[in-house]
Amino acid sequence: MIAETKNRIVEAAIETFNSDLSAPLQKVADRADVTRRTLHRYFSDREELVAFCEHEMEVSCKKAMITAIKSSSESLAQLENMLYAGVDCGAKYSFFHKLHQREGHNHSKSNEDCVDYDFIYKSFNKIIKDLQNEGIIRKDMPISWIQSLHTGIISSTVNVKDGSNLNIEKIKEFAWTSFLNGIKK
Amino acid sequence: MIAETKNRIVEAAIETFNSDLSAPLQKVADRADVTRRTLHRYFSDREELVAFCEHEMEVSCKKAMITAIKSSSESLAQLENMLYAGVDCGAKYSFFHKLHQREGHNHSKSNEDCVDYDFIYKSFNKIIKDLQNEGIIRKDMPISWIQSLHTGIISSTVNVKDGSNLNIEKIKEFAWTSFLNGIKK
DNA sequence: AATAAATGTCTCAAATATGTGACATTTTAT
DNA sequence: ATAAAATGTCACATATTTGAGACATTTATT
Repeated sequence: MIAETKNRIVEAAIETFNSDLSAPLQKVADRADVTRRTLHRYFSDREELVAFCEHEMEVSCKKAMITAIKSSSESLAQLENMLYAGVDCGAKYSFFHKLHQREGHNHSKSNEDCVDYDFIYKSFNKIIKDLQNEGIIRKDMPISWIQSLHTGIISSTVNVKDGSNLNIEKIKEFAWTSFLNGIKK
Repeated sequence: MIAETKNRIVEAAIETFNSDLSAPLQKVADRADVTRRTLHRYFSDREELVAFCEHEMEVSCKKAMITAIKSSSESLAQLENMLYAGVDCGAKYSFFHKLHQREGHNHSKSNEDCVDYDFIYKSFNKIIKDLQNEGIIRKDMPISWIQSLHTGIISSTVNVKDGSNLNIEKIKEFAWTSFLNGIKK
């Protein structure tokens, strides 16, 4: 199927570029189990592929995060679901973050993708502040640390998921337990 | 100074390759503030540079970790110092891990570097098991998760260190607090 | 100041990566 | 079973990266 193949290429590209941005397209093609020629039928050049990946990540992560936020009116449940959403997005989520924090990135209000990023970022901050005010989360930890811990635990979880035979749902529980205990009062 | 330049190239290479293994050598040279020609005077080709980086990471991380382990006879203090050691090693530590876990890597007892990696890995496992038996750390979390959380928190800490104005010693304390509370009973 | 050591500049050949045309083979849909 | 769509194979031109020689310039040492 055409959409299926395109999707596989994009997934392979995100996983590959996440740890190796300059990787030759042959590596992406191999990972997607297609020929380099086929890859070029979907994306005329590297730039187009990267751009599509970025957009795909934005859309996908934004959707998952917003679903997580709207899943409940309880801050704690929202936070938990945001963690799971990050894990489910896998490599997309770390690459998504990298792109918005890398040196060359010009973060601006006018860039539509940055608006989404800001929305998620601000929602996260609000949730943390609320939980701090409710006396659930420690007030001595800066939000920047909690934010960083959140993404760090997400990538840990994704790594374990890919490299061990543990049950994914169990790992997610451990991740949430470790994260919450790591920041709660 | 010659040793100084070589060192700068290696540090630049580690930082660059950590997030972009296939990055052109020009990027490494730029980051090290030397010409590509100079880089090639120290390392005849890419392979040699990567090999030297690997060795440098092994030596450096191994040294820091062993110092941490020998810093105390208390398991808890050892664990704490291993976390700080990882943070101090920075990009070296994450790259060090990546190299030993990547697909192509043929991990063998005969490879001297792998022996060191195994030593650290086994020491870490022993510390965790001891703390579990002492009733300090939860027994329901698999060591693979704890191991992964450890490296995840180290990279979170390195990220915050590079991207915020928070005091590094304070961040390290938060990291240790979050890590310990995340796994303790 | 003279010398040696280190680095930079410019150049170039070889290797690798990129993008595409032409056509064969396989897969999918009718 | 056939036509259409998708993918693979091979070939090729172009672009980029790589590694090194020759010599100029800068930096350190005495």
